[in-house]
Amino acid sequence: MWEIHSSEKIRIKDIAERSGVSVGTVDRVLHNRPNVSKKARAKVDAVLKEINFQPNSYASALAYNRKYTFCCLLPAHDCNAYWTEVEKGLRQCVLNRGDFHLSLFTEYYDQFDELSFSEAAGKLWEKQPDGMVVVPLNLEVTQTFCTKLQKAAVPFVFLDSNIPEISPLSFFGQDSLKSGHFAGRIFMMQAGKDTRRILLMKLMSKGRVASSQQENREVGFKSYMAARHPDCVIVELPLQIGEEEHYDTQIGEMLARYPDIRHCITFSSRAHILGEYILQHGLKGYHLLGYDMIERNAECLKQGAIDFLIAQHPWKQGYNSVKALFNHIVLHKTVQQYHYMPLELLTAENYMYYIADEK
Amino acid sequence: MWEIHSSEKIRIKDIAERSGVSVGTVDRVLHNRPNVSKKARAKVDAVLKEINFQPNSYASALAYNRKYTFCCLLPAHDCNAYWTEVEKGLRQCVLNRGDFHLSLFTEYYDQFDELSFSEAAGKLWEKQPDGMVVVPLNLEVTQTFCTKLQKAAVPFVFLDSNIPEISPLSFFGQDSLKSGHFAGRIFMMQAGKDTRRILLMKLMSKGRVASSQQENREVGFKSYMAARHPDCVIVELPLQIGEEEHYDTQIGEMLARYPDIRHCITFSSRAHILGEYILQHGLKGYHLLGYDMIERNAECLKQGAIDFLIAQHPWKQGYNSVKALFNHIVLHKTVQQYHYMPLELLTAENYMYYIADEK
DNA sequence: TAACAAGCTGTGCGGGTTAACAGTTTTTGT
DNA sequence: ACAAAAACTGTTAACCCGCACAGCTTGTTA
Repeated sequence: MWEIHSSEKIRIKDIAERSGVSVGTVDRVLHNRPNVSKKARAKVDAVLKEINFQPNSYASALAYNRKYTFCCLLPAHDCNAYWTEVEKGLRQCVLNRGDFHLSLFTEYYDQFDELSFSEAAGKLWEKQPDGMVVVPLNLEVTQTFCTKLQKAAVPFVFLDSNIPEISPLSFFGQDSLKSGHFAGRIFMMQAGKDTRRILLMKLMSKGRVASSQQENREVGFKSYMAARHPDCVIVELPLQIGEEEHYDTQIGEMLARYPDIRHCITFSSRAHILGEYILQHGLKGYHLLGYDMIERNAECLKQGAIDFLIAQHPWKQGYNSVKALFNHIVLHKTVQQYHYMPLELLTAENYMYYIADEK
Repeated sequence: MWEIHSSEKIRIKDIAERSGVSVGTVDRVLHNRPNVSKKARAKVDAVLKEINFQPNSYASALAYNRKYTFCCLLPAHDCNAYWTEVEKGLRQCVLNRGDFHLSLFTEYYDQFDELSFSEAAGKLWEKQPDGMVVVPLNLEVTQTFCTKLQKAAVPFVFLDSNIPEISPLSFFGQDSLKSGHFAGRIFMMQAGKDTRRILLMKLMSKGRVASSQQENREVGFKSYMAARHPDCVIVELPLQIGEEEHYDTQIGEMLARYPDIRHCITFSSRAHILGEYILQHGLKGYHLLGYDMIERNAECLKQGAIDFLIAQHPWKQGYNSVKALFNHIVLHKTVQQYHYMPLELLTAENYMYYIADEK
C-alpha cells in the first residue's frame, strides 16, 4: 500500500560533479580546511544547501580511525543500587559499540565535599576526554569545571540533575518535582481521602537529606498534599545512613507512637527498609510507596510489602548518556537536549515487564 | 576509579597472519564457502576458537554493498491512531538507517477476512523481502505464509500478538492477559472495594470484539475481578464501529439505566468516546480507564475526563521490529526473541514524559 | 604431459579521510 | 610590468575493514 526507501545516497563524488569541482575541494569545504577560493566555496555551498548532504557516518567513522575517550564523573556510592545501574548502562553502551575504539574512565566524588568534586574532575581532565558525562554538584563548582570543558570544546552531558545555566549538550534525568506530585496522586488514591496521617521516611546523611533528588521530590509531594489534602498530617521518620543497626527500633517506636498510620512513602530508593520490617514482623494492612526498581525493593513488591515503586530508569540514563556523546562526537549526529525519563509506576503485576524492557 | 575499553579489535588480517593463510581463505572459512582445504580450515578454526572474532559490522555492511527490502503486513485501519503510531515507528527506523540502502513495503489485510491476509502476503512475497514484520491473524493462515518464509530463509518478526508455535525471529507486543489484570488492579483501587457495578465499554466490529488484544485483556481483567471482587457486576456496553451516530444515545441510555455507575473501563483505544461524552454533558464524578496514548485520549486526560491510560508503546513496537530485522540481517547481531512492552500507567501528571521518551 | 579442478592469493571495491604533489591562478612587492 | 610568492585546484594514493571475484598455483587424473 505504501513504500519507503532510505533516501538516494549522495556521495562526495556526486557533490563534486554537481558543483563542478573536484572531491578534494569538496572535502576542504566540508571540513573547513583552508585553501578554497570564494567562488569554489560558494558553488559547493550552494549544492550542499539544496541537497542536505549527510556523509555515511559509518564509512566516515571507519576512515577517521580514531580512538575516543569518554569520562564520567559520579557521586561515590557504596551500596546504592541506583548508581550501580547507571554505571552498568554506561558500560553496556561502550561495549555495544565495540566496532569503534572507545574508552571510558570513571571517577567519584563525595556529595558533601566540593573539593572532592574538583579533584576527581582534575583527574579526568588529564585523560584528555573527547566527551564527558557529569552528575552535577552545585552550580559553582560544576560551572568552574564545565567552563573549562567548554573552552576546550569538550562536549558534556548532565545526568540525574540538571543545571540549565550551564547548557550541556544533553540532559538525562527525571523531573523530580513532577515525580513527587505524581507519587502523591497515586499514594493518596490508595490511602483514600479520609486518611489523617501518613508516614514519610527520609534518608539522611550528615544531618541532611541524602540526595537532591529526594529533596525535590519531597517538595513536589508536599505541594500536592497542601493543595489536595491539606488536613493530612505528614509524620517524618529520618534514618541516618550508616546507622542501620538503629533502624528497627526507630521504625518500631514510630509505628507504636502513631498506631493509626497505615500508609508510608519515601523518596529514597530504600523503601525496602520498611518493607522488610513489615515482612519480618508479619504486620498486615500497611501500604508503601517508594522509588527505584532495585532488587530488595522488587522482592518486597513481589511479597506484597511494597505496593508501588516509581522507576527512574537509571540503566537507561547511563546508557543514553554515553549514546548521546557517541552520536554527537563519533557519528556527528544531532542530539536532543532534554531527555526526561518517563514517570513509570511499578506494581507486582507489571514490574517484570519493566525489567524486560531494559535491554 | 575504573576504566573500560572496547576490546582490542582483531581483524581478518590478523587472523590470516596468525594462521598463516590469506584473508581470502579466512573469509571463506568465516562464511562457510567451499574451496578450503582441511588443513587451512583447521588452522583458521584453531585461531578463531581462541580469539572469539567479531567482524566490524559496519565495515562489513559497507563491503556487502547490498540493498535490503523489508516488508510489513498489517491489519487495515482507517482512523486508528494505534496502528498509525506503529507505522510511524517502522518508517522512522528505516529513515534513521539512511546510511544503508533499505526499502520498506507495507500491505494491509482485513482482520475479518482470511483471504485478504493471504492476498496481501502474496503481494509482499513478490517483492522478495529480506525480512518481514507480520501482525499475525489466526494460526492457520499465518502459519501457511510463515512456513513459506521459513523455507526461503526469510526472517520475520511478529508484532502485537504472538503465535509461539511459529517461532519468529522476535516478538514485540504486550502481554494482554497481564495487562488486563493490571488494569483491574488500578481500576478497582480507585473505585474502592465497595463498588457494586462498573461499566465495560466494548468496541465491536461485525458482531465480534474488534481486536484480539481487546479480547485478551478482557479475559485477564475478568479473571482478576472474579478472584478479587466477585460481588462486583460488570455491565457491558457494546458499541459498533461504523455506527458512531448512535453512540451518544447508547451511552445516555446506559448511564440512565444504571445511575449508580461511576467507574468505566475499556480495553480499546477509544476511551475518549466516553470521555468526550462526559465533557460535553458536563458530568461529574465519573472515572475512566482506557488504553493507548492517542491524541483524543490525551486531551481527555488533561481535562480530567479520563483518569488512567495504559500505554502500549506502539511507536516503539514498530521501531524495534524493524531494528531487530536490521540488526539480524544487516549487522548479523543476535536479537532477543521476546520483547514485552512495559505496562505503563499514564495520568495527567506523567503523560508528558511518556511522549518525551518516544524519540 | 595435457587437462582440469580444487585450493589459495591478490586485488579492487564500498564511502570517506587525509596527505602529498603537481599544476594553475591570483596576489604581492618592486 | 614582471618575477616571486602565495593561494588555490585536481589528481593520486594509502588507509579504515570486510567482501567477492579474477586468476594463479598446486595436485590429481586420463
